[in-house]
Amino acid sequence: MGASKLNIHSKNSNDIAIIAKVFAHPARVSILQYISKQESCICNDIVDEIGLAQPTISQHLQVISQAGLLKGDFKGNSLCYCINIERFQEFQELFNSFFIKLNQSNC
Amino acid sequence: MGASKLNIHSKNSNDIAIIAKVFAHPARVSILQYISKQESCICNDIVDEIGLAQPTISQHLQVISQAGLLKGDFKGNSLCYCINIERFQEFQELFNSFFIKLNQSNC
DNA sequence: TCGTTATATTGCAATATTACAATTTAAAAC
DNA sequence: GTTTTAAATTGTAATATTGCAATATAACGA
Repeated sequence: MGASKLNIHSKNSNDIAIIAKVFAHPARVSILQYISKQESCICNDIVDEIGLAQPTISQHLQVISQAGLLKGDFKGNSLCYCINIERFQEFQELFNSFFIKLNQSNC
Repeated sequence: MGASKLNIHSKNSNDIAIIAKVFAHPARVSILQYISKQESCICNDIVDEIGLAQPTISQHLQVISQAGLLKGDFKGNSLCYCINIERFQEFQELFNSFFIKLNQSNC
């Protein structure tokens, strides 16, 4: 009973699910799109842009960050968040191979 | 206060999040991978394959189905679930355009 | 040093998701 | 018609997620 019976699934399925979870909230999608548009940006800009409270944005940024998708200078009172392109491309490849497999379906 | 402040986000962000949610649970990833391997399959096979109870699988199938990703003959006591390739390719395209945009990030 | 500014952390409430037992539905087989 | 079989629905418990107010931290500038 209850949630999260994740250990019964394959590593591949878990990997894909973990990636998908990052994109599974519109705030995080918007945050990623916004960061990718800027050369550098500070969290306060994001708060204005997205329309959620600062702690909420910070929480979403943590989820994105823990997935390894952010890099930059995390010190100072004006942080530069950037997308970790290498990690992001890993995501993209894993997802694409998943997509390719599913496209072979014939019914 | 509380959850789901989804209306403040752009349609594009919401669309991507809705798609990602389908893939955001390893059971659903496994179910999709399993279905794509078969020409036709019945839910009971899926239950054996994934290792979750029948109502849980049924619930996950509903999530996948509501996203428009399933088609097939839903009548009879031996259902044929197949992946709706057209819808799936829509998903893929939306996701890829999202990926492409993010890849333009320079830091 | 003291205030200012930017972000993180904590605590908590509201809501959503995941899971399954029990039950129901519905078609096929007899 | 009755039994069997496959899947959906219902009800409920456990857990996860989302959101924010309040507070803490930490760097910078005066």
